[in-house]
Amino acid sequence: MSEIAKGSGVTKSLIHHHFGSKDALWAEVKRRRFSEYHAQQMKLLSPETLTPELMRESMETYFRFLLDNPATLRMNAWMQLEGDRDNTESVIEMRDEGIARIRAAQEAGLLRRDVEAPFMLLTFLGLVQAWFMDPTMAEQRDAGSDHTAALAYLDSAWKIFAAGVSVGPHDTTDA
Amino acid sequence: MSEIAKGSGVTKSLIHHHFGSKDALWAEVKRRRFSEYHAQQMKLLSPETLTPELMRESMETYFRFLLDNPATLRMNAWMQLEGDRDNTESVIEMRDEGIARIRAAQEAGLLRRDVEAPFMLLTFLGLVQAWFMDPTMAEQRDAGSDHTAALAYLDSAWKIFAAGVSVGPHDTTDA
DNA sequence: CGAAAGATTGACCGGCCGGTCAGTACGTGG
DNA sequence: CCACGTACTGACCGGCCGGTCAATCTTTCG
Repeated sequence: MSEIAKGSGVTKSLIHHHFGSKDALWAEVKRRRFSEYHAQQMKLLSPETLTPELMRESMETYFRFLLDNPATLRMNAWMQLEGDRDNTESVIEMRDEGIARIRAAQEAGLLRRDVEAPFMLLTFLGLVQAWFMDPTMAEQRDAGSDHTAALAYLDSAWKIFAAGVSVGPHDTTDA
Repeated sequence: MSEIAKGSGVTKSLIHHHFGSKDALWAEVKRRRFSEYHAQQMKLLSPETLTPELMRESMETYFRFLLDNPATLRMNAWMQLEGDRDNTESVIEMRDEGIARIRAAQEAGLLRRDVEAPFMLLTFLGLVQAWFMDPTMAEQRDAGSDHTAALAYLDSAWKIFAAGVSVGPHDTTDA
């Protein structure tokens, strides 16, 4: 608190006066950050037909958002560690939207049908987030704006995802 | 500290006497947990030839380890949030081992060559960890030992990964 | 202008928390 | 048995941290 106050050039008391309590301040920060995140995600999932090109674009948009908003990334990780249930509705809304889009693409024959849509969504998210979970990348991530390595990873992740979810001669029995 | 003491049935002073400080206790916890993790990972990467069956088995072993050791999972997430650099050497060792195995498989023609090995490792890890990052799964994850949904996810993730990294008619130029 | 409402401050408080310390119980070797 | 090292305890401390409060400065508006 004192630190935040000093950093903001105001007094602790003022912060308290304005927000009520530390928890309330924290909740407000979460609310704001999360609404950005939510908006960006829902924009990704605008109701166009999900073509491979759009999926690639979605992946890149999401990836770049995380690159550009490390604080949001941190906050989400933190909230999950703490078991924070605020914003749960928004999370579910985003999730359901993504699942619906994937299902539609499956029915249109654009994505393999032998993987359940919720799981496919998880793999999509996991592939993007994988970059940010690698501890060995932490330094170069935090430092500066050179995202060449990151974008090279994104390219690889997309290649694997695209090949992984395409309909094709999979030896698994289809649903 | 008081809580840990009460939980362990000893006094705060004894803990301090034994470990020196709170940080030292924490470091010890990290050391022990991490060594389990490290051992399990290195066992995964024993120097057998990396066949698809072995990769599937590796994925499942890793996945089950995370299922069975949620505390380790939490600790890793925490350490990354805090930027904790302890155990960095071990992380790098595990990473390099995995990369070497993937490279060998690429050279043996078992994995596509147009994705760099470090990135392929990240996708592998990301796909497994994706399950544990989904906030909507948190409740059922924490509760009880019913892992059927988890194993169903694993199956899906493997399908996508297997199809994604296999050599085949990819339209991308190969390296 | 002048009063009411709001912004902003500094001084202060009480509890928590990591840590210290003097002292006690206990086991073990001479 | 005794001396000594070691496990172990309870009481206490000092700083931090979230929070309160009375007082002052600023703005707004009748």
